[in-house]
Amino acid sequence: VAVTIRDVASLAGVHISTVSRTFSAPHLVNPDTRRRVQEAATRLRYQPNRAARGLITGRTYQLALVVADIANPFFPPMIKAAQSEAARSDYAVLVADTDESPAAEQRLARALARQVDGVVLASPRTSDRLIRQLAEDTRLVLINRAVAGIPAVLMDVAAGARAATGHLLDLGHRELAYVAGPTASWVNTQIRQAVAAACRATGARFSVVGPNSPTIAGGGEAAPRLRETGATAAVVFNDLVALGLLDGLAAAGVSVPGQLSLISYDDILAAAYATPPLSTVAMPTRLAGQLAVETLLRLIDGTTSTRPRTPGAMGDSAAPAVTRTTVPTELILRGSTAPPAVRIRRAPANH
Amino acid sequence: VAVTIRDVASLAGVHISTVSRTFSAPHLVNPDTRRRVQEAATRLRYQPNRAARGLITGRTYQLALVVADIANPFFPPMIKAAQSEAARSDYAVLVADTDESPAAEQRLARALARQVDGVVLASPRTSDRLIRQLAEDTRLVLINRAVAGIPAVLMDVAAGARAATGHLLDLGHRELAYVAGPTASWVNTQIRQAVAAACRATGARFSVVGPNSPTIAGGGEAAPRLRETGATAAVVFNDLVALGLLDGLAAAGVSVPGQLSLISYDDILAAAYATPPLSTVAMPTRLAGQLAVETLLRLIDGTTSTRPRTPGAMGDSAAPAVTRTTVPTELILRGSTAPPAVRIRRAPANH
DNA sequence: TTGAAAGCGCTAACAC
DNA sequence: GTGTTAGCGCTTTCAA
Repeated sequence: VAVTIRDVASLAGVHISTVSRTFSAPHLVNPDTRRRVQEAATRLRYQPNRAARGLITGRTYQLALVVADIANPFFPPMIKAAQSEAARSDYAVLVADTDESPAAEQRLARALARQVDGVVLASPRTSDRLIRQLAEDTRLVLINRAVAGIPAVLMDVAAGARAATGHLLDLGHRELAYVAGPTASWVNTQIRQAVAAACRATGARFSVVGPNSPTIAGGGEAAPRLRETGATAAVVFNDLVALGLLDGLAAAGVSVPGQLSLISYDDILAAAYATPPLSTVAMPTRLAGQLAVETLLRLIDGTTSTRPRTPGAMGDSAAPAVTRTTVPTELILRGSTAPPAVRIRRAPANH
Repeated sequence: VAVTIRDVASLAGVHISTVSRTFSAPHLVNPDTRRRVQEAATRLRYQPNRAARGLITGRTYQLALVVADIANPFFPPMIKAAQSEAARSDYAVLVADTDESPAAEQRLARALARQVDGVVLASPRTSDRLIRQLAEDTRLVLINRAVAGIPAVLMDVAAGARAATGHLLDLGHRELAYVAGPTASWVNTQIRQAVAAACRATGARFSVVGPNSPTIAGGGEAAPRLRETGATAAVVFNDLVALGLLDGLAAAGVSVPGQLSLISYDDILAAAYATPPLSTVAMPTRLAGQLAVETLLRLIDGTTSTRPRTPGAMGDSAAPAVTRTTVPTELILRGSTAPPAVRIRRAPANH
């Protein structure tokens, strides 16, 4: 099964280095010879062993993509786009799932860092310090996390939050809440701050419910706590949480958007089919995945092999500009928002 | 950045082979020495280079998982489970997306085959011949495809189809249709045949609409053709198609389940939130992903390294039994099925 | 228990 | 334009 460069060489009647050249620098080999070699290679179904090649070139032609939860509908389009962009440059992508665990994230990223040419860390949950440390081990691009000195693709969630809050305010709401996601999430912080700022600017009341697990179950648990805030409208960390909220609220007899308006994030498929259909801030996950890989690939290309470059050779240039791209989000209005109803304040049931 | 076995060796004051042993066969090295080596390794943050190791052991500790469409909600749970099962054995997973293209599937699988220890082909769209050929290049496990001599994990979609059709028949339907998916899909054939057989056995009328793209758009296009069949109930290739059908039908003023009952496949999240909520055959994608990797890993372990084994050494044993596992599906009844209404047959609009 | 040496499959100077 | 040689980082006989 294992056909090597040597088999091809002997079949084609040339030296192995000629075979090697035929594949890695075809222009350096005589067209006739090249043809002969290629014929032999095809006949033998030869494909260069990438591990062997990588050992010497220092390139594995592999990328790693580390995400919090593959099964969360937020990620698959991103994974797909990343994979597709990588494939265009003949790169394969290793996908790792951290299960929302910071420890797993750190462990996986570290382990992967050594066996790939670069890693994309999507929505990381570890500390800036650990991320910076990781960046010393490998070429690193972040998605939805800003760390000084590290290239990143950021989604403009704050703009989304301003649009969402603005819409709610325009509708006449004066008591808002933010139903939060995981504390370690950059997106979570961005949304919370933007919503809080918008409320502060207009004198609306603002409260936070959470942190919550970024899942339907998390939303279910948040539902009673959201009601307790007395808010008439809420911005929600993501659609999954909003879906859980919808279930919990319906079970408690609270109508959406009649008594409570909701705007969440992500625009997953189910959001459009929920009852009511969820107004949501669509996230450019495809674009982000593509750009992250693009950035990473550029980083890899730009690096002078594995050898240390002679320091100061070109004079001390300024610190290289770190690519930080921000991609736009979009508020999609559906059926989960309406003007506030007359507020009904009930006494807590158990007191 | 690149710390090698040599760095560790010199720091620990031993030969590189001792360092190697410390990592790959610790019991062969003196506890004291081992400790010294480990200390040095930790201090240097040394991790063995897998590519180099693989070059000699013939193991990459990588698996490839080839799917038709990462963004199709059917696959992510499978990918997640596969990745998680692989991680338990310290394997990484390369995920490739074929975009439903048989050509891409073949190309990707072939390319990946050489750089990993084994590949899982999920819902393949290529011919048996090509798949068998691929199996000669690598260790291969199929999901939802039966090819003689190749290990596979199959979901019992036929049983699901019988349950679905039985339910529809019990409700009183006598004119059924199957809204098909891609022709090259094994699942598609299984469902079609099972539904057809059930109809034949009871004398119900049966027709097929399709093939269709396994997407919402595909369902939208199928909607008018489904109406033309005069069926009062349909089994649908997957939830995505059913969702598209729902849109198309609603636009045409056809009520579900009032005028038309629907049962689809997969049980994606959006199915539960659709209006009406879709009755569907849940697919054990997690389990399948896990089992496929388990099977593959066993296959890899069982192979006597890369060297050819001495033939007939143990006497000619019978051809090794090929693992074929079938995992159960489950019919989930929600709101998209009801007894048939009085049938309204309209004359075709354009004649 | 450890060291020495060969070599996995390939690329990259360098010579011819 | 092609062959020679060295060697990437590691494992694995084989001796000591």
